[in-house]
Parts: sequence; C-alpha cells; structure tokens
Amino acid sequence: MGVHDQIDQQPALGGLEDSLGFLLRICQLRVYEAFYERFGEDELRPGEFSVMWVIHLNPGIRQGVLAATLRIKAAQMTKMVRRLEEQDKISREIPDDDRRSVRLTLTAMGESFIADQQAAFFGNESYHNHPLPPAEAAELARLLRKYAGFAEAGA
Amino acid sequence: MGVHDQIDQQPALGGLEDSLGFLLRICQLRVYEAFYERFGEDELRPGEFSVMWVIHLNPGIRQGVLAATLRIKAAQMTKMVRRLEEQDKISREIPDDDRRSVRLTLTAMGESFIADQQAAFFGNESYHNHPLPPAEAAELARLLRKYAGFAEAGA
DNA sequence: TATTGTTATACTCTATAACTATA
DNA sequence: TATAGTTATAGAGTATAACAATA
Repeated sequence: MGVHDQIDQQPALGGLEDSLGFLLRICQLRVYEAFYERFGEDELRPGEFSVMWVIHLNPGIRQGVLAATLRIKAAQMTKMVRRLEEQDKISREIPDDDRRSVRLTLTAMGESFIADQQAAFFGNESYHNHPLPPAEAAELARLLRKYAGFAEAGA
Repeated sequence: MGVHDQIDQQPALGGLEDSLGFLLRICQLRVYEAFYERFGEDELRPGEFSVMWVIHLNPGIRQGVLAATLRIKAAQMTKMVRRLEEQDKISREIPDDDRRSVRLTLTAMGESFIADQQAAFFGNESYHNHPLPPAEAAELARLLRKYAGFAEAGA
C-alpha cells in the first residue's frame, strides 16, 4: 500500500463529470459500441442507416440536401453513396433539369433492408439498450435537440 | 419547380430526430467545432485537456488508471502521453514498487497551462456557448451520466 | 503465467483543396 | 462565375495484435 491508493482506486474528476463535452464523448462511445454489437455483422456502418432511412422517406432526394440534413461532408457522402450503390442498396440518377446534381433512391434490396432493420434501430428492441426509462429518454432527446440547435416541432 | 420541392427544402426525418444515437452524433460534432474554435490555435486536442485536468487533480496517477477513467484505449493513451511529454506539459515516472507501470504528473508548464485554460473549459466563459439555460444544462448532464452508466453522487 | 505499457499496422473518419461538368 | 459533386491527399482517431519488461 502506498501514497497513491486513493488516486488509483477512485481518481478525483473535479467537475469533469458535469462537462457536457466530456459526457457527450462518453455517451457517443457507448452508442458506437452498441451499434457495432448489433449491426457490425451486417456490414452496416454508423451513418449508413440514417442515410438510407432519409432516402427511404424522401425518394429522389438530392445528395447535397441529404448531406446537409445529416451534417455529413460532401466528400464523405460521395464515398458512402458509392459504397451503398456497390451493395445495390441505393441507386443514383442524374436528372435532366440539372445534370450537375444526383438524386438518390433505395433499390428493392435497400427497401427490404430498411424494413428488416427498422425495429432494431428505432423501437423497443433498439440496439441502444440504455438504462433510461421512456420519459427520461424523451427528455434527453429534447435537450439534445435544443443543444444542437434543432427547431422544436409544435413549439 | 418540380416534384421534389418539398423533399429538397424540408426532408422528412421520420423519427430520426428522436433517435439518441443520431442526436448524440450531431451534438458531438457541435462540441468538436466549438472546441477547435477555442483551443485549436493552442494546439490542444480534444481529450488532452481532460487528461491534464485529471493528472492535475491526481498527481502521480497511473497511466492505466487514467486511461480506464477517461475511456481512452491504452495504445492511444501512450501516444497522447508521449506528445504531452514532448510539449513539456507532463512528466512520466517509473515507480520502484512496480517498474512496469508509469505515474504521471504535470510539469510547472502543465500546471500553468491548466490554470490559464480552466475557465475556458469549464465555467461561464466556456467554449461551449450552447443555448441551454443552466438548469437545463444541469439536467442534460444528469441524463447523460445516467445514460453512460456513471454512478450518481449523493444518490 | 499475468499484467503494464509500447510498438507496429491497418483501417476508418475527416478536412482540404483541386478538379469536372454543368448552370 | 457559381454550383454539385468527385477525386486525391494527408492527417487524426481507433482497433488489433505482437512485443518487452516486470510481477
């Protein structure tokens, strides 16, 4: 036993446990762990479900609009879209009214994939598996939206 | 004007805006942007302040204990510690009672750095600059701690 | 044999800027 | 000239496993 016993067993954090930046990083790590545990074997990467989900809801959405909506940079979106196209989950179309742009749609396989995985992403069987009861999870979501500067519905 | 007007202006999100995984990623992006805006010129990286802060509060802390506390992997912690040592912000010591381990302490320059930047990391002049009033920020922190599985003080 | 930390490697993610084709 | 998307490149973060020193 030495002079460092207390430090080695329970280091002081001095308010770090109240820092939103620190806490958000820890929680993000937890999300990624849970995500890979559930979706890793399906070769699904974080972000890809969200991208496919928004295309599913907005067939023909412009690639740039999708990128801005999900805060994904253009260069990274290109790579993700090409990857999903190679997997035959989405299709790209160059519209005649603006041949610079790209419009995205789910393929039949993509729609099928979303239908299969939807409950695992949302819903009670969600990959999250966190200890928050529904009311607190909803309040956490509300505060995160406000933190991020998202407009509130029904405000 | 075309059939995609609605989609291009306000794509439907279909509940994605309630997903904690999605929201945590967006909020994390915001944190990093704010962090680099404030600390980027000081060559400080996310994680480095937290590491130095915990060493400041727990001088002589073992490197592995520090890594476990802050959820940083051992290999990455080695690199961060070497970098901070090169910058003369921390010092490494091999203790006689266990010569496998490494104990970390802030140098005078490290202590001075923490003293200078403390208010910019915590406090009201924090780099965060989010729109949450104090009570909601505190509630957000509480929910994030619970989400992450942190033990509550005074529970 | 197990543990602490280090090194090497590879892969992903991200940021930036130059580039193309279209407008 | 400006815009949408692509490509190329480099850097930073992360994961993994092999490794050395010590217990």
